[in-house]
Amino acid sequence: MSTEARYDRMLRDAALRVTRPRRAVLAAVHAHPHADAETVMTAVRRDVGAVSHQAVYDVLRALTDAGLVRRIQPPGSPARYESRVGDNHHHLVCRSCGAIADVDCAVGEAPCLTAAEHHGFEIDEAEVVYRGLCPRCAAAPVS
Amino acid sequence: MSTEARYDRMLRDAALRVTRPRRAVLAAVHAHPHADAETVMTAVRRDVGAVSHQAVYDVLRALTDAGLVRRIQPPGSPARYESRVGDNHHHLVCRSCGAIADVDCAVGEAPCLTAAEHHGFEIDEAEVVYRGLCPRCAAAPVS
DNA sequence: GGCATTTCTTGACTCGTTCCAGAATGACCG
DNA sequence: CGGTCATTCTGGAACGAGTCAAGAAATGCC
Repeated sequence: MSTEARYDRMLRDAALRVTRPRRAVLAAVHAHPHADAETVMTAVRRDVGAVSHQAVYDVLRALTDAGLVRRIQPPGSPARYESRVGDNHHHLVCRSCGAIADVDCAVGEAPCLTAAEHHGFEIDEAEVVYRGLCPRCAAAPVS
Repeated sequence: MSTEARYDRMLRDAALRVTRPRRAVLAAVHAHPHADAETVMTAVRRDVGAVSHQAVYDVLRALTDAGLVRRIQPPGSPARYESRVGDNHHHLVCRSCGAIADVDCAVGEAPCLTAAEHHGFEIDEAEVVYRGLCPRCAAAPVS
């Protein structure tokens, strides 16, 4: 099955209509892990030509709602999208360049940590963001 | 020592000039844990009258840089500020109303968790955000 | 092929935050 | 205490990221 057919299948299985922008956004998110909306937009336009920014936002939301895409919001960054869903993995974020890497969740499902004090909250997720310097920024002298 | 004198001391100890806006912002952040910039602005203006929004942003940044205030950026929320600094505590965030509560860090200093795979990153902090429903939203029927 | 619903287009708008030139002020020094 | 200098504040503009909304275009079903 071609990747295009695969994305079409994913869309249909999620009860979503199959449209060119949707195919293109799904492909872009798969091709560019942790891309922001602007990056997705650029990739989509390179792939299928003119697509409105509104359509890209709409499609990203529809795919996120359908569980085909995960939306993360690392501090200091615009929202980012990734195709790796359902395993509650965490992220490493570089303080300097913003690079993001995945970190497997030791538990594999949310919530994976227990708050010392839950203040009466019904906790259903624990998201961990590890911050530091990526190999490249750690090797470069601070300037 | 009055609270005002206490804030003046904190500012001087951090090598920051003592100005009315600065005193007021520091007081506002102490009085309103996890307040966003807008809330801080409102409190400051109620306290000392007209203060430009630029000044509030500038002061919040100066206080954060000086370590007197901590800036957090919970997903789906504007930046928030708190006076509780230095203990690497985490947060509980309500999915529904956005309420935030502190959670002590079991380790007390960063990084408090070890990533299963660090991808060559030099990790210096692990931030945990627990998400769920606060007692109030958990008790109210979804509508 | 027609129809109904959904999706996309186009442009405007909002929110939260930053930029910038110039005025005002705090702190230091004599 | 007054002068000076560097810093901070003011007022308005601007930006980035995302949302809103009316109408045109497209998908999928029958």
